[in-house]
Amino acid sequence: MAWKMNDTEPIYLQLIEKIQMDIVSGRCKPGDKLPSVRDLAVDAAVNPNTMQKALSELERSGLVFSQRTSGRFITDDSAMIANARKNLAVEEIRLFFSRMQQLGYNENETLELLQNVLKEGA
Amino acid sequence: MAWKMNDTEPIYLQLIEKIQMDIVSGRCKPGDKLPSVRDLAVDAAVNPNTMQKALSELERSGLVFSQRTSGRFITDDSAMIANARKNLAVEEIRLFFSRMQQLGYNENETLELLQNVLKEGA
Amino acid sequence: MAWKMNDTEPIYLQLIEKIQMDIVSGRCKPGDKLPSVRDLAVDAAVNPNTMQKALSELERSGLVFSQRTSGRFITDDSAMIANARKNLAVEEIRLFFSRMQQLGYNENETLELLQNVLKEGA
Amino acid sequence: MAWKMNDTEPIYLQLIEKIQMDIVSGRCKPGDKLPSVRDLAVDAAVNPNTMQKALSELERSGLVFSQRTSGRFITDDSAMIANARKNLAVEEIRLFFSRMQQLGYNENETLELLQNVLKEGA
DNA sequence: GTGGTCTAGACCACC
DNA sequence: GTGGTCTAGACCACA
Repeated sequence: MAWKMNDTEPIYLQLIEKIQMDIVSGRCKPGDKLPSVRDLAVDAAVNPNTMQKALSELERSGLVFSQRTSGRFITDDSAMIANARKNLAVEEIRLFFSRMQQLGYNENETLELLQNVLKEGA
Repeated sequence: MAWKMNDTEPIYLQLIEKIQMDIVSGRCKPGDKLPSVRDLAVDAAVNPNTMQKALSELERSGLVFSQRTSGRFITDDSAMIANARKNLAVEEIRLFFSRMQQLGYNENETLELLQNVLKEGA
Repeated sequence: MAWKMNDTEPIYLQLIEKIQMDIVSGRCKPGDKLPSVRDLAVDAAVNPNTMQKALSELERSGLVFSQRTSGRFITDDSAMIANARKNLAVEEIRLFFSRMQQLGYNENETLELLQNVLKEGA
Repeated sequence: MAWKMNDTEPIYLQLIEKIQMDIVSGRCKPGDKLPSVRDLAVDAAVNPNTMQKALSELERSGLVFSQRTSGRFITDDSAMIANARKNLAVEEIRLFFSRMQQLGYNENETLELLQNVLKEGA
C-alpha cells in the first residue's frame, strides 16, 4: 500500500479515510471481500489491532460488514455508499470555505474567484 | 510560533506557507518589521539556515524585502500582497477541485453541491 | 447438547435448568425415555457423577422417575409438568421485577412501561 | 470492585453494562468525575486498554464525556441519562417476554401470571 | 484461516 | 497527572 502518512493525525483515522476513499470512489466495488485484518495490517505496515480499530469504525458507519468466519465485506447497499460519498464531499466543501475564509475570502468572493478559475480553464 | 509540522513536505516550504498566510491574511501588516532570522528560527524550532532559505524565497517573490542595516520588512506594496493572496486562493481552488474529482465529482456536480451546502446554511 | 456454560453457577444446577426447560417447553414429551446417564454426561461434557446428581434432584422434584430395569423417564403427569413450568415462570417474573427495580422502576412503573412496549409492537 | 464476571460475554461489554447501571441507577450523579482509566482498570482488575474501550463506547453513546487533560465525567444531561435508563428497561422487558415465550407463555398469559404474582404479594 | 478480545507495556500531547 | 494511540503477541470460537 504505502501511501503518505501524516504523523499528527492518528493512524487509524488515516486508515479509515483511505479505505473510505477506496470504497466511495469505486476502487472497491459493493459486496467485494476485503483482505483479512492481518493482511491489510501487513500491507499498511501497521499493527493488526490498529487496522482492526479502523475497520470496526467503518463497520459502525455501515460501509463494511463482517462475517465472523468468512471475512469482511464492503456493503452492497449502494445508497449507503452514495451517502457516505456525499458526506465526504460536503465536509470537503466546508473545509474549502474555511480555508478560503482564512485567506480573507467570504462566500461570495470565493464563488466569484472560483467561477473565474473555471472560465480561464486549466 | 510552534505549529504542526508535516513530515513529508520540506520544512522550508512549510515555513514559507505559514509566513505567507500571516501576511496575506493581515495578521502581519504591510511594512511591518519581521523579527530577526535567529528569533524566527528559535520560535519555529528550526535551524536558522532553514528559516533563512524560506525568507530568501519570500524575498524573491517580493513579499518581504530586507534593508541591510535595519532588518527585514514585509512589503508595503498592497497590490503585491493582494496578488499573492489571490495566487494562494487559486491554488486552494485547484486543490479543492482535485479532491472533489477524487470523490467522483466533476466541475458541474461540484458547483451544484456547493450551492446546496451554502443554501442549507452553515 | 453443548450449551454455554456459566462458570459461577454450579454445573449440576445448570444441568437441572437445562433439562427442566427441555421438559416444560415440550421439547421432550411426557413419558419419554431419557438417554442413559453416561450418554447424557458425554453429551454435556460433564462428569457422569455430576449428571447423576442433576437427575436425582429432578427425580426428587418429580419431573423424572426411574425404573430400575428399563431406565429413566420423564413423568407422564402433565399436571406436575405444568406446575414446574409455572414455578419457572414465576421465578422468571420475580427476577424481572428485581432487575427493573435495579433500574429504578417500581411495580407500577414497570407495568406501565411494559404495556407501552406491547402496544408499540415488538 | 469485584463483581461477578461472566466468561462468555466480552469483558468490555460487561464493564459497559456495569457503568451504565451505576449511572442510570443514580449511584453516580450527573457531572460526577470518574476515576482515571488506569484506576478504574486496576479496580476492575482488567487491562487499561479494555477499560478504555468500554469508556470510549460509553462516550460514543453520550453517557460520559472526556476532557483530555482533566479526566472523564458523567454527562450532566439528565434527559440523556433518563433516555438510556428507559432503553435498558425496554431491553429488559424484551428479554423477559422472550424467556417467557420459551416457557410457552404468550404475551397475554405472561401478563395474567404477572398480575397474579403481584397480587399474591411477596 | 477468520474476526474478535485481551494483556502488557510503551509513547505522546496537554496543562 | 490525564486521556489517547500504538505495538507485539496471545488466545478464543467458529466453520
